[in-house]
Amino acid sequence: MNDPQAAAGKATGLTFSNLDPQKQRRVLDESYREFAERGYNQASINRIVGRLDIAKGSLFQYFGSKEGLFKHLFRRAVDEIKTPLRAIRDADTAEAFPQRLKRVFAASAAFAKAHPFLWGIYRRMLTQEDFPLRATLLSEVRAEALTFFRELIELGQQQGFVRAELDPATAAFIIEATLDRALTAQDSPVLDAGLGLSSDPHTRQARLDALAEALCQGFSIPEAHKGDCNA
Amino acid sequence: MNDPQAAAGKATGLTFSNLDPQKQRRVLDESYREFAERGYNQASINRIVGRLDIAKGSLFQYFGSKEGLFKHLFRRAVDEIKTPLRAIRDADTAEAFPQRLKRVFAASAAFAKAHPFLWGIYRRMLTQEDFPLRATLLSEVRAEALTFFRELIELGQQQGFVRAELDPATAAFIIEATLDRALTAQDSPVLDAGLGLSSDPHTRQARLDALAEALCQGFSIPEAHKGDCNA
DNA sequence: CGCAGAAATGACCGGGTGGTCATTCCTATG
DNA sequence: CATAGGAATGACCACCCGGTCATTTCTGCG
Repeated sequence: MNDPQAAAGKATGLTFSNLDPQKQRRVLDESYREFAERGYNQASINRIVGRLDIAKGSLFQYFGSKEGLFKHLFRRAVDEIKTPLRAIRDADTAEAFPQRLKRVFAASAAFAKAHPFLWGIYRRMLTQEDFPLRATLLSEVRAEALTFFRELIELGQQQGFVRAELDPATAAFIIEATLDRALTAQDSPVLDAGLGLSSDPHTRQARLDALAEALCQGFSIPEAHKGDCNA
Repeated sequence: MNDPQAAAGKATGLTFSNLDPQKQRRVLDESYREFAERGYNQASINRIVGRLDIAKGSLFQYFGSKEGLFKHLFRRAVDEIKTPLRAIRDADTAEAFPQRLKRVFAASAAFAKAHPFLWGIYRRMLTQEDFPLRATLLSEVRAEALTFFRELIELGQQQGFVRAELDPATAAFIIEATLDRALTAQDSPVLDAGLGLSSDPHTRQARLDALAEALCQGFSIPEAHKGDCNA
């Protein structure tokens, strides 16, 4: 009769997937938006069902709880996103360090612009401790990002572009911090502080390039590759 | 009779300042802590008065509203903090660029550790749009920080330590981003990602130095000052 | 048509929130 | 001691929250 195990978990497990796919999308999109705009705690189930014009009970029948909804949403998003992100990462592996760095910067910025809700949730997760799955997900994502940048630096060192005495982990940290800040600034004028990252796409692109260039020149072996960074 | 203007504003204006200074401190400290730990929206007046063991009505008599309390708190904190921060900034102006950069990194980290509540609120403000005064305060603070780093770079260029073709604004952005990330990581293991910034003070200090060094070497004129950065 | 099972509904619940205010308490002064 | 005025109180308010569930509506099949 009573099954305490089932309290937080599957609920029905089927209802939602039986729905008209178009309705599924609408529900997912609207919930997404709410979490991205308000964060986990400030997000309101009432507001979501209000905008969707469905009964509150339905949402709970689909996902069991607020946390269930969020987890479903996020797991799905992460899966959907993994492929394109890996594509960015693994593109042009053979390319020289400076070009690759710039490309990664540009692609990341484009990605953040293209998936504002996912990016919004990620950004909120970074500084708002109360998200479900925060620890798990964040350490996964960040570890992957830092590993990627570290490998990029190491490859640059093998190619002879990057100074050999530079600690890859330290450099990766700096790159990641700069990129993250730049992406954050591009949709938040307050953080931009006059650099121009949040203005029109043209200037934004230029500023982003300048950042990648400055980093690249900073890490480069000066005598060997003068001027290679602004190719 | 009715004065809509007075709704959000001064309330009594005097009650709180008439209080026993010791009680004033207790009230301020506890409120501080609540906002720092939970952010503005999640902070609870009920919890504050509960911990202080005073009546809820009293808090509202002192500050008029939750927003009033927060504003009072923050204005006061900013004032209290300005002096020591300027001191860090203006110390050893004559010192060479690498040493100055390291010193600023170390001092900032120490400051964040020494004022965890203020630092917590600032960090939350960066990514949680719903704080009162957010726009005003944030742009003020960030502008000041970026200006400081820009001037530091420019001075470094005059001293001949920093490459002349480096754009000061871009470099300042990178420095600020790195420093901010490092300070954030030092009390949040999830963000550290194996670098060691959130472990014991010794390693933390070493990692922080490594970051400053890497930045410094990146910006330096290579031939002229080899090795100057790890003085 | 009848009917079964899935899906949808929204009134309702307990609890927490920021905020109010009539009342009581405290203390300093005449 | 009486009293005036500031300080303290906590019951109370309207509102919103996440969550429940008995009931109704829909839909497809025999």
